Amino acid sequence: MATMSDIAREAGVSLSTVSYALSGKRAISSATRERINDAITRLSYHPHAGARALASQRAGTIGLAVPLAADVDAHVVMMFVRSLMRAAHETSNEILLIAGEDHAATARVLDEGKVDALVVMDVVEDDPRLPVLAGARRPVVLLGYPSQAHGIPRVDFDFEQASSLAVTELHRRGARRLVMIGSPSVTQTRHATYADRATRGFEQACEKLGLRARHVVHDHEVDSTGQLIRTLLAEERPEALVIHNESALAAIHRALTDEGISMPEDLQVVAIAPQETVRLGAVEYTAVEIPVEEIGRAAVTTATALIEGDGVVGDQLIAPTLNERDTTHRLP
Amino acid sequence: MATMSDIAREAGVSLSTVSYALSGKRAISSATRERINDAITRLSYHPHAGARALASQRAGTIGLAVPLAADVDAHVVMMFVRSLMRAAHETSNEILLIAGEDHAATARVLDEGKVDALVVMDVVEDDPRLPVLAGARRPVVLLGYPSQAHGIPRVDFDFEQASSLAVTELHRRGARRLVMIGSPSVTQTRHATYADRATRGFEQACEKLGLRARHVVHDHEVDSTGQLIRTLLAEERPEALVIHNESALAAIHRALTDEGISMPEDLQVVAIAPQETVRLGAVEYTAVEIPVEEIGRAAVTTATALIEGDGVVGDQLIAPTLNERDTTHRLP
DNA sequence: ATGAAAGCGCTAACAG
DNA sequence: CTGTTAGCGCTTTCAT
Repeated sequence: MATMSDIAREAGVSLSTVSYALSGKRAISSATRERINDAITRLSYHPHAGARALASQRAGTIGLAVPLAADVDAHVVMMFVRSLMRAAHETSNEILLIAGEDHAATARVLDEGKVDALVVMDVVEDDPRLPVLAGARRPVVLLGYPSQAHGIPRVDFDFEQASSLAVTELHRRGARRLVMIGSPSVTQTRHATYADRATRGFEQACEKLGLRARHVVHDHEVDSTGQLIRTLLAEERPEALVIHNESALAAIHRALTDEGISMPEDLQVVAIAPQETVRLGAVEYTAVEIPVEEIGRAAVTTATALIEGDGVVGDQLIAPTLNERDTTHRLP
Repeated sequence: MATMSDIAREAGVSLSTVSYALSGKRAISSATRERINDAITRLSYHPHAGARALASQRAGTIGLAVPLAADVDAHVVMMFVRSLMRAAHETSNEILLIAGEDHAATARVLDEGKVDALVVMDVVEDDPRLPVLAGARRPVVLLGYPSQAHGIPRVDFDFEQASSLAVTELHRRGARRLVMIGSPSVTQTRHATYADRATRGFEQACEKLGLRARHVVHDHEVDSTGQLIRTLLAEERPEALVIHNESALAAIHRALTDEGISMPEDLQVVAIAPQETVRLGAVEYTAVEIPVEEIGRAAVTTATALIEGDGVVGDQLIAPTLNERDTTHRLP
């Protein structure tokens, strides 16, 4: 395997010149640059990642603690992974996967400098990882918004405002009896910050508007969605639904169709979900769309800023917007 | 940050003694070992991954080229990622994610020694990556079974035998009119090796048994599953279904239920899918189960064997077995 | 615009 | 059972 000094010799220049030519950290005459590039091609040289990491104290890698638990929708996780990869790629970083559940491994990759920074997905309230990660020698970014972050920067979609917005907008469209179908019960029990915050936003908005806040949990893998919908329709007679449960969306859609419900006439519905998941067959749900791409990018940007040592980096709560589609009344 | 020589000084031993104590590559008296461990704790020492990688020429990382395309079921991908992480963990390796679509980045991490080996998911026939990867200086393992592998070791579930087995077993149970519902059309068009091989196994087994091989492609995101099932039932009057399409399984199940089909009386069904995906509500499908955990483990085992330089490693086709559940007749 | 040289923190001979 | 030492391949001061 060709090394940098092989290139230096082949190009008839010094080692450091090659290094600088590659990093672009100082001016190189186009003549030498060309000879170096030729040599690189001829010897098919590739810089050694380990050597670079040692000398520069940069791994060129960002760790991502991904949730592997079954209650987290795999599709949504993959969307985040994809967005983080894209963002990392743009700053020529790679993503090192870490099992979110493996607390020890998570701390280790940081301590050993195997990653320059760590992004933690699926943070829960009082997450046991946080106190440890707060003391790490390398930057950590939370993809989530726990109320107690131990000084670790948080990046997230504003789920509280999101469901609050859904309520307000449904109210403006005449709906008075609202029901929210939230995350699976395990997710709620773990107190995933997005679940907690979405629920809170719903309840607070309802209260402010003097509405009764009816919040149901639905495990569509276990429970019959049809049954849930029938019961709900019969007992609550809701005028609107707020759905924050990607993995149940399709099943709910199906159940509503089966019941002969037409939207928005019989029922208005707002989904809180990534854009890619809100079109079901012919209908596109009105949604407060989770901007996965933007969130991922923000997390990576925060991480790289921290890596570069750009001082203190604040929290980032991405504001929600409502996208009116087929399942709500048009406002004049 | 404490380094190894800090530990050596603190423990009053030489640098190499610390190194050997940590690697376990030579005997250390328990007295010294203890002093070293104390020092490590006291200074909270962590070996530097980059330095180790440079000196040992081992990154301690396995690359995984994951498919990010939308037609690949995210849930199944996550299952594979999880299984590879687990297997890698057992050999104290981490997983570096690479966008399967990013051909250049895939080659680069290998060339730069950022990973010790690469596992490629979602291989297609005549995969353009293979000629390049075949010439890489580090081992590559295919999670897939293209007919032309360019000398790269292949590891996969035997999808050909799997659907063939499904046919044979359905035939033994009296079914004569069979229909196979295969992967989404994009997957077929790309010629993902698992799709191609599953289809071929179905067709060959049918031919051997003198059955008409009816194979349909179904994009449940786009097409109406209900419509497909109704048409199928009306036109083909199948006695059995072979389903190889994880993302459509739930919708198909629902459609069958809606049509009032009872299994196995009206229709026998065999799914080719991971075990976790074949229970839908109260019914558990008879299935040729894709042993995700085993496949992932085999891939990592092959990769580590190659990393260790354990000579030539052969292909590995994992044999299918049928798990009789609720949707086929019991054989005497 | 280019060189020389000193590390980065570890591994693994080689030498007892 | 322990120590000495020479790198691994790069980055980055200093010099010029």
